[in-house]
Amino acid sequence: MVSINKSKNKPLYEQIMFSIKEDILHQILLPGEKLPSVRELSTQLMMNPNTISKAYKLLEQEKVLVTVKGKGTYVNDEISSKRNQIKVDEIHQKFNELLIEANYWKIKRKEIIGWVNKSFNMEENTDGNSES
Amino acid sequence: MVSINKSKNKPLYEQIMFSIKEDILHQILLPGEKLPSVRELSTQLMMNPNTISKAYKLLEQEKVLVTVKGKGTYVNDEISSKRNQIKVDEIHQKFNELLIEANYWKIKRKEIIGWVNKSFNMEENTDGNSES
Amino acid sequence: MVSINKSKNKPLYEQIMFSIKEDILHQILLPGEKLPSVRELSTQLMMNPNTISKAYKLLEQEKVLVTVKGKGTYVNDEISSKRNQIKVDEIHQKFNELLIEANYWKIKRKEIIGWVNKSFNMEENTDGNSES
Amino acid sequence: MVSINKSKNKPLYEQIMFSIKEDILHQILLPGEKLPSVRELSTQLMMNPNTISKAYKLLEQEKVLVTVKGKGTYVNDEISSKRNQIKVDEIHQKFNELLIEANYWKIKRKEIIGWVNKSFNMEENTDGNSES
DNA sequence: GTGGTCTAGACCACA
DNA sequence: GTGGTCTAGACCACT
Repeated sequence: MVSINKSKNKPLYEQIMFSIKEDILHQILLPGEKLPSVRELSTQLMMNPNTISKAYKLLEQEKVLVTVKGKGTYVNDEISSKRNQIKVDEIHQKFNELLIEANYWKIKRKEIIGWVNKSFNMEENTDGNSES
Repeated sequence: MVSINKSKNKPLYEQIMFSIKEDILHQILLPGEKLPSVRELSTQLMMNPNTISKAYKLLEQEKVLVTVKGKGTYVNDEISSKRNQIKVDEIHQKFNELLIEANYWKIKRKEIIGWVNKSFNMEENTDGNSES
Repeated sequence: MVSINKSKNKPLYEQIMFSIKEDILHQILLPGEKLPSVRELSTQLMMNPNTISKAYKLLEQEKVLVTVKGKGTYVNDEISSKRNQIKVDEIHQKFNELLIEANYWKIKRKEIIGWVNKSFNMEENTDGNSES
Repeated sequence: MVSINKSKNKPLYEQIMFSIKEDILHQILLPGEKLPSVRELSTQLMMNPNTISKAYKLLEQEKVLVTVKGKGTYVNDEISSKRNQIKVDEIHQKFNELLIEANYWKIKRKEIIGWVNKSFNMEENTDGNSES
């Protein structure tokens, strides 16, 4: 788990954060499960431990992970389903900017909705019907 | 036209690029129209000319603008409606990442589709029905 | 004659110079023939007269054109076939740089030789056999 | 490596770009190898860091280099052998213009083909015969 | 007056 | 220590 695509323009610590969230979403990482230690992951990914550490710390701030001193870092099993309005607003804003870009480059509404549906069908199968 | 919200975490030249694309989309800037000169815009936005220049040059690479040395910078009137697959792929990828984030934070599919529709109705409100 | 492709990265006066040479080569302009006046060409091409003037002046320096005061500018009919070693060296150097670029981008030798032959068959039909 | 002939009419950053490509072609720089840091090269070449930075960034856009923020700039080891049609077309066009110039100045086809062969033998002298 | 190039030097994010 | 961003200001080629 946690595979990183070097040489992207996104900072490594963000890629790690993203990858962990993805794993939680796909239930590769389960609530309460222990994550590899900073040292372990840093050697595995051939990265500076500080980079891993930063990712863990930020995920703690986002309440995605919890660290128990002297024991390790775990997936938070309490608040994972709580809606974080600050995050939602942040994402909303990014969405809007991306939508303007998409508009500029003549990407059709249907195409975008297709992406959205595809993503949601892959991630959560609560309601399988993909037509809006 | 071209107003910038300084003191955001995004680089200024990107904000300028975004703002120009927005203006073109909203037909505040028309194809073939001349943009303010680098110096002019730099004083207007209280920025260094180099920053404006960078934005213009990057937009030229994206085929959004055309610049004629010694004359000025213009909105490209040739390829503005051509689909740029590289850009589309780039946006698609960003979308997918954002969708996973959204999924993680329990944002509903309907909510996102609402954002998409709102954006598209705002931009191309010639026909109100959502068929593109 | 003399058609200019605006919005290229090459300066306009160079494009004019190039275009005139092309016309001479293709015998659209014949030795001794009179060129349009600076004013005439400037209105025809929608350009600043200074730009045309600069092109003419530089072509005079290269002995491609001759200007007779009060009469006009003409294609030089004397030295057009003389080899100008400075120019040849200049071109040779540009060729070498372009060849390294070509090499870098994995363009095959055969492809380049094809370009050369095509160009020479189009321009001069002294020896028609295009195989080396 | 990377030596620059200052005081040519070509911009410094282009000379740097050219020099790096040459070094890659001659295998002085190998795929995946780290380039000198912006500051290092800037002192070595007695130039401003920004100029080096510009060259590196443009080469990144051409997929020649890959830069990892906070780590350094590397020779791209992925796509270096892939044909970039845009670049090829660009070079083709420059070739054609140069060929017309050459034609005008009465440079013989054989002479040009000689240049081409010489360049290709110098670069890929694994097999001396001119079959690519 | 237009954009392009270059220098000098500051500050920041990232590793 | 790495590259990225931004400012300030100079000089140049082009129109």
